Amino acid sequence: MSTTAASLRIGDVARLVGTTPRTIRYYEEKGLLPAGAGRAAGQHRLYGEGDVERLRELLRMRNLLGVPLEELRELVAVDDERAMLRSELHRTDAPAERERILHRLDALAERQLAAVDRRAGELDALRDEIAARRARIAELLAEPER
Amino acid sequence: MSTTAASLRIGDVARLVGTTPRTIRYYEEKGLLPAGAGRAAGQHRLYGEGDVERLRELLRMRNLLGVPLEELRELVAVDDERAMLRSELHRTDAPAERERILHRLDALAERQLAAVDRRAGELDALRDEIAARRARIAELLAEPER
DNA sequence: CTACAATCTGACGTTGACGTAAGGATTCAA
DNA sequence: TTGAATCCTTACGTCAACGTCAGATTGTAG
Repeated sequence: MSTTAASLRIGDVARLVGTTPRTIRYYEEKGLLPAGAGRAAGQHRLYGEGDVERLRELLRMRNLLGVPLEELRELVAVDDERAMLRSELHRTDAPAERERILHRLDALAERQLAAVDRRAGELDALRDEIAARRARIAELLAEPER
Repeated sequence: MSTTAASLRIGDVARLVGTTPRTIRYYEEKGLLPAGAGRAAGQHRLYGEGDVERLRELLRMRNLLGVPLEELRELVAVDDERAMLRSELHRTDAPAERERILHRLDALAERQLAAVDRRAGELDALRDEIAARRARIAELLAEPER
């Protein structure tokens, strides 16, 4: 049922996303990555393209938002619910049901957007302040007189 | 020579900026805040409005950029040089000197801008992605057919 | 002057996010 | 089947960024 075969090992994945095996195991331990359900203790972990994407998103958000992993987990929990709802959406044709799901999806996206948007706005403000300073300096350089 | 009298104590400052005395001492220890030059060991620290502003900027950048304090120190070192150059700028009328200083100021601002700008751009991209998802959901909600 | 809150300087404790090392098991190519 | 490379689990180590505690000291309202 997976889109891509799970044929990558932890070291490969680590190289692909630019991190270390230890970090991947740690994220699994903390519930940020699925625990690879059908895998007996001692066996090697196997990953697919989807897992790689997931991990990329995690690292990206960690870098951009700088939030603790705990908080990060909640954000991706939103993603998980999104995936669930989307597959649910594909299995139904009932219009009322579809609308209900879509509204829920929208609410989730809105929540995530709010978290990111606020940060982005603040950063933009900071950037603008610095840019304004540069502009003033450029002005002073342009007119050598008082 | 200070714009405002240094009459605030560490607890007051902490409340003003929303942090703790311990953090303020820690930042001083790490060279992010001046060590209050004329103060014998054991005496209470005293702060002015300028110090409060400085600390606010520090916390703001820490939150927005999520960089380690070490890196943060370099960023504010830029601010310090900026302050120095500005006062230098006020003390001279020699056009060549003024131009030299202004160019240096511009270089500093550019460096700071680069650091912030990249982050801001990435965050904007993330925000746009989420916003696009919302837009698609809205579309689906609008047209009940298909 | 006194009482009391706030601050001081060490120094040790804590938490998150991994790094590192040990001893053994798994994979896979040859 | 036999290595060599990689991986497994367990457990201790580390580093930044503070928290917390103790005992002494300082600032200030009454």
